[in-house]
Amino acid sequence: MAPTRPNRDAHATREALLGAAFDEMYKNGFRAASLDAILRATGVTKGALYYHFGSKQGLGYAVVEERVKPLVRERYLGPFESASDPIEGLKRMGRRMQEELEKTGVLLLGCPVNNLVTEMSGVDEGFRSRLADILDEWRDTISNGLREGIERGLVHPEVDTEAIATFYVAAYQGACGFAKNAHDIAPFVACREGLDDHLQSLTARPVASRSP
Amino acid sequence: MAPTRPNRDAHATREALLGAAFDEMYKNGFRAASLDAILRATGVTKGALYYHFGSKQGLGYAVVEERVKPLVRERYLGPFESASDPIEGLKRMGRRMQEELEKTGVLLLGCPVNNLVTEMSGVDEGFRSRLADILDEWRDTISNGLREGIERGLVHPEVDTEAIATFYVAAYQGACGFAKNAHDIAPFVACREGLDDHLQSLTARPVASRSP
DNA sequence: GACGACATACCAACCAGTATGTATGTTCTC
DNA sequence: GAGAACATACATACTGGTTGGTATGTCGTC
Repeated sequence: MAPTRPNRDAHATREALLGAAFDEMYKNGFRAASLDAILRATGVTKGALYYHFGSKQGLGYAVVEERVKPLVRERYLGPFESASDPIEGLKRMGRRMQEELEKTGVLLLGCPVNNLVTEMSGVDEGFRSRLADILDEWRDTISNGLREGIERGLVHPEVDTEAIATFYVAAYQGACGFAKNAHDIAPFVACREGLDDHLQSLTARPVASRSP
Repeated sequence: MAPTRPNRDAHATREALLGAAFDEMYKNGFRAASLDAILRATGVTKGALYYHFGSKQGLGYAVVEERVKPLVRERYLGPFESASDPIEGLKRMGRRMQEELEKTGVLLLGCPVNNLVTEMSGVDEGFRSRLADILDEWRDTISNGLREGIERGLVHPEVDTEAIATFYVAAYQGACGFAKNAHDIAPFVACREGLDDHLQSLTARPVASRSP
């Protein structure tokens, strides 16, 4: 009940609020997220919250920028980029996502990005643009990786890298949603395997060549 | 302001409430849906609403069962089943979905099923099971169509029909979400074309045969 | 006169937001 | 180096509005 944190560390207060707000928004979405719940979780008072973020919307935007975006970068874009070959990188990305979903509780909550996109991007332009940033970066990272793969002779030169990248991001988002609803990771695994299978058609050595 | 409907047609009252509730839930999600807004839209009073549905949750469940489920059946499952060949049926399903997204306003709102799945299936078992019904039926319809296609020599016999069906449903849901966020149908089209391309690998005449 | 189908009025809980107060830290002045 | 002046970082108490839900009353039909 009594706050154990030092009450005068502005940075720590801000970070604590961001953390609790992320949790609350992840569980309940933004609109159903309760500021009082966030304050209860942190032991911070309303005055401090409004001092740091100005409004609930401001807090939401900050969560997207400072928590969700780095999360995607570190968890998915990093591993993809550090792979030796983009096709291996995409497979690794899928496995990484599966690992995440296998953690207890995560399956029920789904993908934070997908959740916020679904809830907010139709009704709040600030959320939409910030989430679009994340999805665009995700897509561009894959697309650039594939283009580099073409240059290095690892990926078939006729591959439309941007279309494939869009396709992969969308498919994984959808797969998360499906698994979330099923309360079962099996649908995700089925999708991931389908995608991994599909990846073979992107390799430089064409299994079947289309007419030129 | 004054209700123009006849006030004594129970069935009509119920249907009007379901319609307005669907619209409100489609726009704002279930939790942010306001009963007062639904009442305002219909000219019905709170007493009538609670007489017919008992609770907001009851109204929500009824919307899923009596509006969302039939919508999916009529809009997507019907056309798929009436196609001469499951691969053609899947292509038609994708085009049908694209037509829908091209209607003004729909792109911003996204897919009603995906919206509710994302919002509710983690926090309300009643919603989850009802939405799972819809997604399962969707998947099974495609899976059965593919299996029949195998029997009729239209689809490659080694195709894992259920996995492919899951993959397709998930990918389309994800594509909707992506396009919704982008405020642009292009990502959906990219995904749809990727999926149509992928469909060629399911045909009975194998372009490349795997090792037996 | 009984029952189905509402209508009206009201309630407690919760919501985001704000006005105001206060303790702490820094900076400037002499 | 002491003390005033000021800004930072909160804390507390409150507000107006909205929420889902309910208790009770009433009208029309069989």
